[in-house]
Amino acid sequence: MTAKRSTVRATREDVCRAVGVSSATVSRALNNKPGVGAELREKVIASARELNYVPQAAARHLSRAKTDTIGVVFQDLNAGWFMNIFRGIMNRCSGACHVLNTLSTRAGDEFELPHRMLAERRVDGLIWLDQRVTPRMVSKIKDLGAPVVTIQMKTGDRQVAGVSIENCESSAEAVRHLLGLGYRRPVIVTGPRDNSDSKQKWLGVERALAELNRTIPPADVLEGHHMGSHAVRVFSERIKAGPKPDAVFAFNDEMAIAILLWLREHGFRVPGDVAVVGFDGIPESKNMGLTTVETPLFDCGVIAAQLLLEAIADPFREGAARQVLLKGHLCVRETCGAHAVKPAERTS
Amino acid sequence: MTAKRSTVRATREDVCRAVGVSSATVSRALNNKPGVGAELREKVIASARELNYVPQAAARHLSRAKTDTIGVVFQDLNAGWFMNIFRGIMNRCSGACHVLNTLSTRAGDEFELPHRMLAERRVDGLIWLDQRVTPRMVSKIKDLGAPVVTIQMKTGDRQVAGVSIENCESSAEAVRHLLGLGYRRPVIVTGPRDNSDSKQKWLGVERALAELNRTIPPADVLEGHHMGSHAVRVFSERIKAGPKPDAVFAFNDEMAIAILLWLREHGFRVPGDVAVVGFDGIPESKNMGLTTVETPLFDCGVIAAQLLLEAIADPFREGAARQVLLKGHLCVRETCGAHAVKPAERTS
DNA sequence: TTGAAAGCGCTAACAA
DNA sequence: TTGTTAGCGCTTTCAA
Repeated sequence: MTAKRSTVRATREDVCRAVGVSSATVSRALNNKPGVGAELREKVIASARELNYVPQAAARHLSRAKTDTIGVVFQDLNAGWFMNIFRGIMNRCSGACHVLNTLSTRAGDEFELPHRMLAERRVDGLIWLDQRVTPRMVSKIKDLGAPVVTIQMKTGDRQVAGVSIENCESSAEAVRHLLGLGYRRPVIVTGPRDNSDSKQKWLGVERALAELNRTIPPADVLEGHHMGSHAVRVFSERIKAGPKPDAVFAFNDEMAIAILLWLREHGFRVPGDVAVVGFDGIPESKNMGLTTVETPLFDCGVIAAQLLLEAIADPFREGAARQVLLKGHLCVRETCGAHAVKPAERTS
Repeated sequence: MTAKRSTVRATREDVCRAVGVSSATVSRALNNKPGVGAELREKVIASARELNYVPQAAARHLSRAKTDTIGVVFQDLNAGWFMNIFRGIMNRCSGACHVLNTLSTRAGDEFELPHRMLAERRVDGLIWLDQRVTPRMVSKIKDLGAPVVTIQMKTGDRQVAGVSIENCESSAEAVRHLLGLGYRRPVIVTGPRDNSDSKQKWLGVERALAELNRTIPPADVLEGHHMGSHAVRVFSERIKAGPKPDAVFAFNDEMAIAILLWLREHGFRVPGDVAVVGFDGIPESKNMGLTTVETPLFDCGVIAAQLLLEAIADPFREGAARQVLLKGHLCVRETCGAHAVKPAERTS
């Protein structure tokens, strides 16, 4: 009744023989292309199943000049940040395409790896996430002719699609919140001076200050490196040097949490003595009760994948190089003191 | 002097013409194969560079029957667990091969996706991470003839390479520590009853109890689902129902942290009233000061990739299907009370 | 509706 | 050392 079920892979030739048709017909049947009789198609599909035949990807790629694969280039495998974007990407791609993943941590790789992926035609397009990238790199990659979607990257190139988290207004919101709660002497821990995200966040700080007619002394603006350990160093120095601040706004959660832990370790109550607000909304922020600006990283990934798939499907479509900006929103938790009992009511 | 730098991709034909050699020579030169004069090789390489020529992956795959790509199949994108293994894998693969990533969250995918990856010959081998997998699936995948390395998976098949975290002794160590600190009434929050990791951890619990001639009443053994929310539910019910425990050992950090937060929220001091110990060593555990069994997930990824690359390089090598077991180690932090000041010395 | 045959771009065996 | 050529396994015209 049933033909022998081979555990080894059958070749396409086997299917042709079994059904008594040509390779072209098998191709048409298996790829759901028109030009095959309905019953014949059924027979081919059944036979392929039976014989355990699966077409080889490499041969299809070569012939179709398409890989059904997108590349994802990450600068870094930082748990909080990366994971959520990645989840978004995988979520959108699942069932739609494969995902070839690459890490461009080392200097030099930031250009080399995405370039090779595309030049070797391993992928039909790229999601590119790297802060170190220059307009010149972007332009060279663009010349490869494959669609690219950047994430959180200032390419300065309106022809390259990009999705980013909005920094300025989100940051302003955090500052408004802090000042609105009555804090008088907030310290700001920024990112690196030349980091564009950080610059935008600072613009937001200035905007909020201007609205409320306030200023911050330069000594209360500390340059961080987006890393907890460094943030603690500059912050603790500031504490020792100057008048006690009553709040901190750090430009990312990693720094905020490190400072939060340092404060508690050194006998400061948070938010009682010093309020802390972060930026990003990494998973840890929830456990720590950190008030922070939650950024829609998952959506970021979904949308990037969506834009890329659209561009691959039709490179000339309207708005193939769209720029998407996603707003963060303030997530009020414990460390800003908005929910806190008043000092007098505290159990010492 | 310099030939015109084309921004568009050149074909191999261009290189052949430019240097005045055949396609075979270009192939040999570019792939570092013997049989080309040194200066000619230089000229080919220079010309390829100049013309911006990059060989196409698909054609190489087809011709060599090799993809220089490994597949990684994950059941889920859980931040703590997954990330570290993934980092280990990427770390080892960087420069050695590409990584095709797939998520097999949906039921049915756990077999379908790895099977397709291999059957379509998209990858030369697979790192497979999925708890739902059955011996039958393993055997069918094995029949595809490509090397597979499983992570934390009980295949029951000594012919399939695997790397796992040792659960039993690591778990025993945690219990010994807790009992050694003098806790009298520990509650155990296990994983799902049919989960093999959980079973092994339980064996460790029993081992430690036996050594110390102790027992735990059945009511103090709670079945968790490895999820924080569920763990909190069963634990809080246990608190209301029975005599107050003085310690909790949860079979993963997610549950431990959820319980820890719940305890503090409900006025229990940790470790003053109830000590908490977890298992895994996810990043959050550090911030929470959670005493836990740290598992070498990063190494797990590195070793899995290493085993796979070896097996791909030489499928018949000695020990191509090696089983590697990595021991966890107890990381003592605050929540177990080992470092705690005595109750009398506490500031209320 | 079906088949024959020409590529897709590369590698490797065989000749020179 | 170098070139010629036959595949690798698929898709896709073009004919029948």
